[in-house]
Amino acid sequence: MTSQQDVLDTLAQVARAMGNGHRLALLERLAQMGAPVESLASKTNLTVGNASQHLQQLRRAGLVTASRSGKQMIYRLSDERIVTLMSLLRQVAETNLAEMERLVSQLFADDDAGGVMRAVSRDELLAGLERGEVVLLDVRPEEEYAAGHLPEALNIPLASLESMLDQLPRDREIVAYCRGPYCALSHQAEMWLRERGFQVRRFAEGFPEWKAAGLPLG
Amino acid sequence: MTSQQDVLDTLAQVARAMGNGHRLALLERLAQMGAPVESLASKTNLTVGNASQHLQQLRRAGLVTASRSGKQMIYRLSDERIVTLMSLLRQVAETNLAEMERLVSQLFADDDAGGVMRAVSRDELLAGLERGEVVLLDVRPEEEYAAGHLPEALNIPLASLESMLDQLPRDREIVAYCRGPYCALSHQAEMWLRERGFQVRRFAEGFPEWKAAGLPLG
DNA sequence: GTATCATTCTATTAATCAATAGAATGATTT
DNA sequence: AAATCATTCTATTGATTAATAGAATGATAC
Repeated sequence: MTSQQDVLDTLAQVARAMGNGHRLALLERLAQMGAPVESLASKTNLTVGNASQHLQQLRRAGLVTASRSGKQMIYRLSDERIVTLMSLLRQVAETNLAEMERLVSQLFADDDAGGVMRAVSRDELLAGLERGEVVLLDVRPEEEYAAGHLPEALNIPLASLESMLDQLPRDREIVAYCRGPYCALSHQAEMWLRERGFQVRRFAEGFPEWKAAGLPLG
Repeated sequence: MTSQQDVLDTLAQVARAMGNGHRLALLERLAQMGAPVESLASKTNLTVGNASQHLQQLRRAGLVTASRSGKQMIYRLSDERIVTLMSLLRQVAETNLAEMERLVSQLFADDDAGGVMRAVSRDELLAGLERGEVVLLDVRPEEEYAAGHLPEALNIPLASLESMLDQLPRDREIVAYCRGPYCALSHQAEMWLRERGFQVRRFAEGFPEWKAAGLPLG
């Protein structure tokens, strides 16, 4: 006989799979693009064995799928909605946990006191793009850009910014984005470019959230 | 120095708070209405001490708030979005976990082979209400109905159905709802009423989801 | 077939979590 | 101020989880 509690216990398994910082980091990486274990492990500072174990927990919870390609095992998010789930978790945490607010403000604290700009919301960005007032700058590694990016976005990984400055307009606002709300890349890009006189702000979210919202890519 | 990983670890705490079936049951109860510990404990088959501990974990995670009223401590969901978070968790689990699908179909299996009807989706319900084709039936206890309900819904708790049959129309479709997708009340009401010749289906969600979606109450 | 590489499996250990019983606290009633 | 009631705290137990190291597997390359 199945009770409502059995169902809740199963739901709890899924929540528990998300209840570990390393696994959330893996999910965030996977939200950029599918990847093999070793790549995920190095990007999240886990040993390969440990990453493999965590990935299998995510798999048992139905959050990721694995498929073999040669001798590599490629893991992928099993559902776009998992990105939305993480966004909502973030919103709830930011609203209701003082600790969270503290950490986030610290994460984007301007050590060198450059002018901190409020991040651009999705709606603002959509409006700016609509009116052609905004140039999008994707500061993630080429590989991730290649796997999907916002429409018309220019890809200049952070390390290449210096050599590519002439690609960027000085008469339009630049909106930099990266992997998501807690990814530091776009924040660094914003500060670096601002010091050099560009009008630049960062997008409050990232590529995965844009994609999960069903907004146009390319 | 704060790293992205610190933020993810904090997010993981919130997910972990949801990673226990009893705590999800508490959250589901709280989604109906705020309540004191003893009431929550009895409704979820927990000892008072144990329920109190679980509630405090939820509180540390920012998911519930507590306020004293006389000698009782009233717990409440700290955020409407928590209901949405649980809905999304449910959707992800139902889509990606075979085990989940099995449990849910079993939960609503018709032991007595009455015609099983597909549950009414939110959009269908909205359309039916719009056209005045549907009568809403809230089969939750009076207390929960009093704390909030769908617009124009009739409240007949399951136990009172028999004595209140004459209140229900035979010429219009009745849509029964209760606490949420896994709550058995509306399903039982559907079967019982169908056997007596009423046109009746159950709403696929429940009061908390309706409210969290910002739809009109009353 | 042997070597190599990526990944998974298997113990093991330490850390964290869940449930219980009983004592302690805080607010109310007598 | 004593008694009562709802809740929380504390200590204890057993169960689950996380990380590690090393062996085992499965697919390719030589």
